[in-house]
Amino acid sequence: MKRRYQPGGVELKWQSVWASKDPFRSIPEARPKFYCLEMFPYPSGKIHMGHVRNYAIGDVIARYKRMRGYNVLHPMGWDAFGLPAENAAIKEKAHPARWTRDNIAHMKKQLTRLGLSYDWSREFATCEPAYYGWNQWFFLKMFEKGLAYRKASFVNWCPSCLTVLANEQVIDGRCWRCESVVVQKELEQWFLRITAYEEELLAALDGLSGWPEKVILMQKNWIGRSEGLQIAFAIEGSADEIPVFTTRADTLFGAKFICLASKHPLAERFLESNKAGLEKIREHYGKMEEKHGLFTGHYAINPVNGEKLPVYVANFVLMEYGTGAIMSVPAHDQRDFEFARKYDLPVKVVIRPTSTGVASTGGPPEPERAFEDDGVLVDSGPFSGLESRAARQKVAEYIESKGVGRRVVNYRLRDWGISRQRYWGTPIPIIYCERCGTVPVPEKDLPVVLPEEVRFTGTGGSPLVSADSFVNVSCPSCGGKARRETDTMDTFVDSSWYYVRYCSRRDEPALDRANISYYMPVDQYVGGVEHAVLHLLYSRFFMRVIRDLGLSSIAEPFQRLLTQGMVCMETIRCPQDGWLYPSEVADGRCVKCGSAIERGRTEKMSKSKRNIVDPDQLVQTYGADTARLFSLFAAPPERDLEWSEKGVEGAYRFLNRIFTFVYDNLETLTGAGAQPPSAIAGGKSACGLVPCGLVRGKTPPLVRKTHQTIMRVTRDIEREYHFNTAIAAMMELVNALTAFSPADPEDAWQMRFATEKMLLLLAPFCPHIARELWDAIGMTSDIQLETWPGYDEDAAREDQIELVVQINGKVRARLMVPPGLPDEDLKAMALSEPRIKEMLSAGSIKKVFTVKGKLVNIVAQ
RNA sequence: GCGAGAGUGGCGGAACUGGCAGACGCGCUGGACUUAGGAUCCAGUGGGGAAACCCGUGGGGGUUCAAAUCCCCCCCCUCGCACCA
Repeated sequence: MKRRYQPGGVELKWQSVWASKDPFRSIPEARPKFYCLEMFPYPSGKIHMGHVRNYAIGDVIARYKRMRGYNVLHPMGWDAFGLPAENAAIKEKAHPARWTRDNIAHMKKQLTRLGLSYDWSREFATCEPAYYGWNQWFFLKMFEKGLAYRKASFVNWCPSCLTVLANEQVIDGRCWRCESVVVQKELEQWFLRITAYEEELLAALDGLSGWPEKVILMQKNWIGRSEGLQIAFAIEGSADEIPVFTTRADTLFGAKFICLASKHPLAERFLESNKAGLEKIREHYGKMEEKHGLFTGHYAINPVNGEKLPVYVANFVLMEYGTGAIMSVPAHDQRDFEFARKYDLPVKVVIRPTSTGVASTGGPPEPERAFEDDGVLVDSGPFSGLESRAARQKVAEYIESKGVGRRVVNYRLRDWGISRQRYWGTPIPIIYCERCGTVPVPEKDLPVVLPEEVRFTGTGGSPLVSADSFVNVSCPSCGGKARRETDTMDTFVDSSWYYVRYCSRRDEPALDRANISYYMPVDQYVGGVEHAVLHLLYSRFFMRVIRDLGLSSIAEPFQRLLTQGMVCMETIRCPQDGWLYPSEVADGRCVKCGSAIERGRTEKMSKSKRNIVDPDQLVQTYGADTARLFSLFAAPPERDLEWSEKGVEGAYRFLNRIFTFVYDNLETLTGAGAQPPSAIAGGKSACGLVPCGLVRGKTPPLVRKTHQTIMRVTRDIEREYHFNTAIAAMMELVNALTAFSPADPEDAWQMRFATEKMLLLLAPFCPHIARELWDAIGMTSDIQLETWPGYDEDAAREDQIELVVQINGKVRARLMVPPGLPDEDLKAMALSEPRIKEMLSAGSIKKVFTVKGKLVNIVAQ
């Protein structure tokens, strides 16, 4: 009876074996380690195709490295704190803890069903006190070192949800949840002093050779270092000064006015009599629109020429950057130019383009926009004639010598505000005492456990505020009446050090120095590019804090980073019913109303566009091996992947062909002839089971193809994890294998040889079917504990190569020649080829090029 | 606006340091087996042409014996940042 490939049965069988034997557990040992990590998921309820892709990529790497002999650490867990759990509590009346626990249970089942090789002994959820207690511990340590502090600051506040929103939760100035207009509100907030490491975080980026250039660049821009000059402008008739920051000291003679941020302390003072006017400017603060300004009635003095400059308050000047005040040079800064135009302020040209000869003639033309490039200084007193770059130096020296300023370095990076007015997060371990003030919770009292018995109203902000037994405490230092901090931490704190927690098993103490030094850094991190800045920058910051606490000697947590592309799919719309799920289409028509459907563009899979594939259904229909295979085959990992049902069927067909091939040829594969001929057996070789030596003076073609395939697959994986081409190579081998029929019963061993190698190569990609067929051909070992096959370059070499003969760069003939012939011979063979001779008979040969013994180009005429 | 990446058959994608463009898969065409085929197997498949050949990697120019690949200009798409002084 013919056996059919039924992935469900095969996969469940081996998954239960893996579940009982736990073969993916890692413990520190003498072997070199390899720490492979994928970004842990938020337990939202179900996994999506993005997870499937992410975890399939990571799993192939983990399994491959295991076969290469590494002690692989491949853990998984749950990024379990966050707002959706709280929303569910309000909407569905399920407690966030229960909602999260249920989701984790379900998603863990889904991951297991994909056959992912995790070490579950290290699993944790960040919402467990045993985990988040360490968030609190880190906070206390940072508090001690002055790296955690409290200050008032402006935050995004949703007046309807009554909570702070992270910047990324504000979309076009509105709340992502309820679409209310977000307002700026001043609140006392806890901050982590990431800026203490800004210089190091920036400098170390250049050493991250295993990271995508794109991510490094995004972090550089985010840190935003810029060198410049801080200049103090005196105020006429006042002892006050206005320090400004500029990167364009060369334009100082062109300064025509000064602008203060609307929140600048001097703005407040200068406009005491016109609070309404100031308030108007503040309403437009930081908004990308028309510029608004208000004259303060005061003048500043330009230190280089004594010129009187009116002082304005302007909406476009940010308090958070530099000094909160700028010198405005309308001729050479587009923003200042627009402002000057609107308020009829003078524009003075002090920089002329170097390249144009126009500069010398006539008076200054009235410019239409600011000239922002470097050039040559004009009308700049002693600095006239200097080139911008040199002028910046000279002006800086002059300003410093006069004692009215100094060179400074400015950063865009701000300290990390971690306070959230939410329930489902890590309580900040701080107590406010009426007598002692701000008191940290003593380490021995950690963790400060989040109380479960709270009321979710959906309107009153954090339920912690009204949890009396949580809030009312006695002061740890004086024992008096005190209140607990009710804000919780940003959930990015949780994910900033989870990779360190994995270094110790669940039942071991966290932050074990020996475990950390054995496993860290993460050798390969895999995740979405959406975390390019926040999560990855916070983690780099935390790792440095961990280092400075003496827990580790390394600073960079992630040696190599792979940012996988998005999973995309075609969108389908019905003119009547809007976006349609793929299942709502039959014969190009909407199943609801029968209208012809419209095919839209291919976009990232999303529920709202309904262009999604359910992983459960996919696995149900085709099996996990097919789901993994297609995810890896359709595109290289860093690129976007276009999902296609037809493509999935192709992957399924491939596995079917392998399956039927093995069972159809079981007798040949396991019979007496499957043993390698004794004449060639016995020696040692790169490919292990069978020596790669010659058979009757030749390498049999199938054996050669096998060696070539091992070589290609190995190189494709090693070189940037190009799984798509690795899989293509395996498909070629399978094609050769199914086309092979042993002419002689003695040749059966070749089939056996190729089959074994093929299964070993397939094992990291499709572990279930590989294991099943390994078993079927009589192997008793566990394929995933086998060694990755080696190859022999000599055995992989073709014994005939195709020599391409070109005339003037165009292919005119191909001939088969033995490899390794000297160029002279190749040239002679090419020239004596009848076809070539004939074509050359009319003209004369100018030159002949030979390339790597495989191509001859004859330049003629 | 600034920065980064991409543009290759009907489609997803290959092509290591410049050296045969289109591997592999999907789709399509023809055939075989079949009561049947949306299963499986075999063959073909960039475009034009009967053929010799010609044309082809977003468009235009250039370097070179030779360009998808290197240089210049332009177009388009995707992503990131966006009044950062």
